[in-house]
Amino acid sequence: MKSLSEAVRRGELHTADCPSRDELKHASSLWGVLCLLALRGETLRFSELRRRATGVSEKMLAQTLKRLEKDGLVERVAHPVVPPHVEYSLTSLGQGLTEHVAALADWIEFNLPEIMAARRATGDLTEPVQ
Amino acid sequence: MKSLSEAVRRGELHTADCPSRDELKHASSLWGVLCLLALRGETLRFSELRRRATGVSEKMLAQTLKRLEKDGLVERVAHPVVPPHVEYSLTSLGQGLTEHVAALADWIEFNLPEIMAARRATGDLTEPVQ
DNA sequence: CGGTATCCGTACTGATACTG
DNA sequence: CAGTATCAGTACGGATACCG
Repeated sequence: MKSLSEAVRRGELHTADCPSRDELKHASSLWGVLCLLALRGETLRFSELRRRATGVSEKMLAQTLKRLEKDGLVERVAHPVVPPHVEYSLTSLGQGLTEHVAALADWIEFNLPEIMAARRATGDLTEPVQ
Repeated sequence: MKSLSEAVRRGELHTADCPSRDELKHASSLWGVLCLLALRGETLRFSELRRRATGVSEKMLAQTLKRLEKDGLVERVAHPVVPPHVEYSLTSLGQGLTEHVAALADWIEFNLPEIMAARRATGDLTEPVQ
């Protein structure tokens, strides 16, 4: 099987038979990434998750969790008690993905000084951030 | 310094002193990822890149490349010839990032069957993929 | 507590036209 | 060829309010 990067090279990422791209888009959404990282190694409730992925709105969090659950990356367990209690955790599939996401996130964190330096050197002369 | 995943766990990702998140957002934009993957191991011209990251509009591609260049991940070399000739390639910094992105992309590709199976089992009763 | 429904602004997209 | 500029349509994200 060819790799995704191979597929990119051949321009095969738009066809309907390549759902990798959808999944790539899902996995690379900011909130998706933040949820995965937050759930790494622990089980969290909705509100805890909301605190972890600071800045997420309830709507986006709910939507993101739904998609992650739908993709089999996150498991949702609702306890039918009077104050609702719902717990989210990574499935084994989600754990596998999260390892890669965490590696990427940590790379960014580690190399941030260099990135910031580059940004200062090349960029904002021409244009403000955007 | 602590890792990004650690930071997520402590809910420290919204403060101004944590630009990792911006960078994470950049790096995880679909077009950004596709550009990085396309440039992996080779130098491409604008139009080639456009063909690779199929579906991107000229506007978005230009915008994405600018950001990647500004962050020091992609190098832009313009040859001042009559039919303009511009080449894009990864910087060493960009190569480092792209390795991780590619690892993640390939993981997705490899595990896609399982993801699709999960999606069918849990999800699309409520909503079409979109 | 754990969401859903609604509104609204921004960002993205696609098409087209223009420049060097 | 490699963009930039502009416009109109759409989708996405955020804030608020409300429900079980």
